[in-house]
Amino acid sequence: MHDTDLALLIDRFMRTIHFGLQERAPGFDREAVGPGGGIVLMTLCDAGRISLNELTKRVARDKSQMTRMIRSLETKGLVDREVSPDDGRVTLVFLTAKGEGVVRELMRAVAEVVGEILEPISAEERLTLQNLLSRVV
Amino acid sequence: MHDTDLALLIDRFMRTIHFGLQERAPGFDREAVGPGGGIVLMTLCDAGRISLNELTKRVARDKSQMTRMIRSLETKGLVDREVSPDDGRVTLVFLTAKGEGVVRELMRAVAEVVGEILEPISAEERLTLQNLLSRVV
DNA sequence: CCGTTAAGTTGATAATGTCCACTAAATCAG
DNA sequence: CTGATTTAGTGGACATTATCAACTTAACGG
Repeated sequence: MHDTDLALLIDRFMRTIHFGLQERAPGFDREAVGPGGGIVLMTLCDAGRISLNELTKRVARDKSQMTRMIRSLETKGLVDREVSPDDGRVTLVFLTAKGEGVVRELMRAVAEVVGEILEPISAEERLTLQNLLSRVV
Repeated sequence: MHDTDLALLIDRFMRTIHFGLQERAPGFDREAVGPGGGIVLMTLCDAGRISLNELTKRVARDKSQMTRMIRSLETKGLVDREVSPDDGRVTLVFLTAKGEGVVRELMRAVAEVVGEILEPISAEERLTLQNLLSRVV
């Protein structure tokens, strides 16, 4: 097996999660948060209040795209933002109470789907997988 | 660490590969094969001559999208297709000689990028990672 | 045969990605 | 301090990809 196969496996894994969420968790779409928005919300849940720039790096997407995504989530009342007191250029982004509710539901759905996908491997192996992945990204 | 983090890790891994390819392998874009096309070509390289339907399942994408993707690759002379002699409904897709050349270059680039990304983990751990991923998808 | 299913195709539309130019705030050099 | 240079974020324009539904044709099963 080559390293190229790993790329295909990763892509396929991502798509499997995506499809699983679509059919099993339409509720996660209740606020019309697409897959991109979901990733942003979950990242914000992990990170707390961070700058838009840092958020952009974490999810590895384009800044301009992130601007639009945050604005979209903001108009839905899921996130809020404020100018940093330390640096007038940076805007800090964070979840609203409503956003936290949505992200809780979303994470439950994601955990359920990922749990099913991971069924063929043991709990110990899941930890190994997470450990390996967290070290490479 | 929750299962949801795994989803974020997978997404991030995918994006990292994507960015790595963009800056390090503009040659893979020589034939204007986008990321989607690259995945299709590599899958075809692995699978040989398969039906469009099977290809669609392997890369976990929509059939209509796959129709357009294959047509795009066909006009670039990278793949070819023929109606199955066994079943008049299925069309078999396969790489042309030119397509094989492109896919070889592409796979070298992907292997290089993935190799760099996997640098923080050992060779043995890479095998473990591939093994785990191949069992879940 | 005739109804049904499966494989592909097409169209319309939404969502994301990409690239480039631009503004405003901070930083740095002199 | 002042002007040049970076940095964070925004906006526009456009390409790629995704999604969903309607349709055609071929196979299959009674």
